[in-house]
Amino acid sequence: MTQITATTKEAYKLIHKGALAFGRAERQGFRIDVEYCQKKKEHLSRKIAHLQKKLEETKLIKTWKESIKGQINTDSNHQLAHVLYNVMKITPPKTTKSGKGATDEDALTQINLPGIQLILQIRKLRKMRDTYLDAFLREQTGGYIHPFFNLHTVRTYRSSSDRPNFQNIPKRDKEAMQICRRALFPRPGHQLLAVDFSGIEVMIAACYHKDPTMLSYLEDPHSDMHGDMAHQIFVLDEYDAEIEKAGGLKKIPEFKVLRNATKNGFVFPQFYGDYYGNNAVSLACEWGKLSKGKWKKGQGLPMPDGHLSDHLIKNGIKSFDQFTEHMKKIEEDFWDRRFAVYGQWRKDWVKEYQKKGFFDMHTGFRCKGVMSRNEVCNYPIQGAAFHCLLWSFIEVDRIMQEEQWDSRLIGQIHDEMLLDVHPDELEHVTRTIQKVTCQDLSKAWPWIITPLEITNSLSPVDCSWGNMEDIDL
DNA sequence: GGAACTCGCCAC
DNA sequence: AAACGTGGCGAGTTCC
Repeated sequence: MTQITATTKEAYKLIHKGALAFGRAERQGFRIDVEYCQKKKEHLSRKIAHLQKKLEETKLIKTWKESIKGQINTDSNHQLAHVLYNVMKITPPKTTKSGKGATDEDALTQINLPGIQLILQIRKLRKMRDTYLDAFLREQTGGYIHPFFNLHTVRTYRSSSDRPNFQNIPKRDKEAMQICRRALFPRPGHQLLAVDFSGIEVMIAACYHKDPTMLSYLEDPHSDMHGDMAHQIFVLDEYDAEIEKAGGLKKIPEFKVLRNATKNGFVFPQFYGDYYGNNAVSLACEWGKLSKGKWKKGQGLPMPDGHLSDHLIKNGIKSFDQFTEHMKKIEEDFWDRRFAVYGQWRKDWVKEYQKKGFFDMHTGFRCKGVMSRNEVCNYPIQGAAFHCLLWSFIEVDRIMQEEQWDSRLIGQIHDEMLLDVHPDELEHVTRTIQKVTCQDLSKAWPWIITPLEITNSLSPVDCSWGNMEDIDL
């Protein structure tokens, strides 16, 4: 097991002060609409029962009943895998870690039998009801939940949260987000304010490797790393005039999708230690909507003048295998040329760890024990990035008490802090946090050589966490 | 009857 | 040579 220790007095203090600041947020709690949770739970239960009834009428369930002794359970993935892969003899689209046929969303979508969609819909609704609304009701007392924030559980010296977990409430799926976050409110007459660091892990990584190309990307607000990578991966040279005219890749909807795919299917996975093989599947199949075989014309995502397959074929990439080869070259170029200093840092950092048996974070924590290459490269970044939030949280908490704010810190999600603010204090609170996060922190920790930026989002007075809107200050 | 496991899925 | 980092948690299942 990896052991982590504070090697500096400052690191030791950070944890102690952090525990106290989190304790105050825990005691404060997050106001919850109990009646809404109960009503929504019943509503979801009715919906689930309805879908269950429809599921009962499918051929899949008929086969299921014939092949299972005793009571069938449509919530059992074990039984589902048996029916699909043993009885119906379908080839599993993918396997689980332990080598059995997978029944996750990705696998089931590829099978796409009548009834499969119903199972997936039921899963989503059950997740909302059982993992979130149920937990809120179970944990609430006096109309408030008091999520815990732990500083002693995570290998990288991040935090975790439980009872209930405040750090995994739905956000990306808009329907699930609304249903779950609609349960949580500021105190009467107050607003919710969320402040998060923009790209903090990339910023902190650069404080270790100091790659000049990366530093200029981070310092120049007009540069666009993901856009440049999308341009290279999808060979967009022929559109240069068009992109120039639009004022950037992001301004053309078709290319914005490719940029997003690049960011989430190549750049970030590469930073975490992924390789071109997985990237190729993610980019071509999941994002690009292309097949794993030879490509035909008119397939995949739309382009300004046709489809993705047309464009790639024209540029000599005619199949998934050729795209994989292409991605191999992109990866080499990424680490050996574009970010050569970053690439060398990773090699040196691992070598140094192998020699010493430990490494130190910028924030004064030492990690020792047996770790993989990816762990050795990721931990110091993930840990120190969270410590930026922790330091800021402690400082905001201190000022909040000293100035006797009515506003309160109520939680934190790794790179974001959440406050329940009085409207009259909003401007002062946001200014204070801006100063703490973007100025004071960098002064306190001179190893931070990248600009730190935050974004704010706000709910209207008396509106729920499902109503956050970005604000400029 | 509870501990420990697998699987799936939510967040950063 | 290998191949995505960190968590919590619910349900089902298996082990003791």
